Amino acid sequence: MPLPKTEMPGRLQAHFRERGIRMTQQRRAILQVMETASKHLDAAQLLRKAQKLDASVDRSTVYRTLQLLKRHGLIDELDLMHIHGEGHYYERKLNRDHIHMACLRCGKIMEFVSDIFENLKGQVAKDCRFRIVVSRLEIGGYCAACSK
Amino acid sequence: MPLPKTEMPGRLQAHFRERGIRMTQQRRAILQVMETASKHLDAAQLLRKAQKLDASVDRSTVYRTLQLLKRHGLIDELDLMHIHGEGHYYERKLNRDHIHMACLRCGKIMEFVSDIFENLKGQVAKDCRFRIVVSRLEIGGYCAACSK
DNA sequence: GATCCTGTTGCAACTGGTCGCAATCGCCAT
DNA sequence: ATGGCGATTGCGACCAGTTGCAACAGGATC
Repeated sequence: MPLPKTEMPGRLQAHFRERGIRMTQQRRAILQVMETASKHLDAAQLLRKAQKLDASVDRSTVYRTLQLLKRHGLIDELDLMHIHGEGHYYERKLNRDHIHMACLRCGKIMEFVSDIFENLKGQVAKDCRFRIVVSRLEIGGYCAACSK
Repeated sequence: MPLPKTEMPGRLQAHFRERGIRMTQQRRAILQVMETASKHLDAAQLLRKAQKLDASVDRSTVYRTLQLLKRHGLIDELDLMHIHGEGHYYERKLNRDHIHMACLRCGKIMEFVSDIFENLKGQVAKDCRFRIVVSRLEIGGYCAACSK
């Protein structure tokens, strides 16, 4: 009996195979890093980690693979309100969309899941007749500790 | 009897003066462009328009002024789901936050105001004890015309 | 296993955005 | 109106992300 697919390690690779996307050494390295990483990797970190698995991985391959993953809805892209400059961060898309909150003072990132968010998306889809593929809600402000 | 301040032309300049932020020739040019522009300017367009008013305006001054405006909550920064590359777009903050929807096929940008969005922010603020300064909800998908 | 075709890669050149520094300019006090 | 000081600017060098192109490698077919 197979494990549930949604959280199986190697899920990204499997996804590629199912959809007939060519698997290469470089992609294998990059996907492996994405799958085992804790959250919120930026592109430079991803490159460094992937190069440890396959030294030939190039910067542009990382970016191209990230775009591929984005297009297939397998990862989300965040900028965390640009607290740390212009860079972007990536995380595997999980079952449920979540909101990211970034504290403008201490830089802490928090996540939050809300039914109201789901309702809101439903309203947008219905009222605007818009078929939603990806959504991103980021909030900047002050966390409980910092707003004293 | 003065006009209501919130939508008076020159409002950004006035805001600077009130807060004691130094006003320079370059900033005057940039603010004037922001105030008279239609929405969703990117940094390069802003630079070109500002240079028509003051040829000495430099790229980095534009970026620094944008950061200043962001910090003071006078403009919002968007990336419109990166439909057109990495660039960012800026618009004056209006009275009411609005959602941006970007069609992944035709590139059209739509805006939407929702009470549910306000409720959602209220929930985040209350449940997470988070003091919200700025928020951004961007949705990518297919508009009514393109999803046929 | 060899061949072929197409998708993918590395590279180098480019655009978009940031930063440190010396020179300059607003603005306040006089 | 002048002087002085700190904030702001332009510049050049840098980091982040993209693109065009020639070489290369999956993987389907024989």
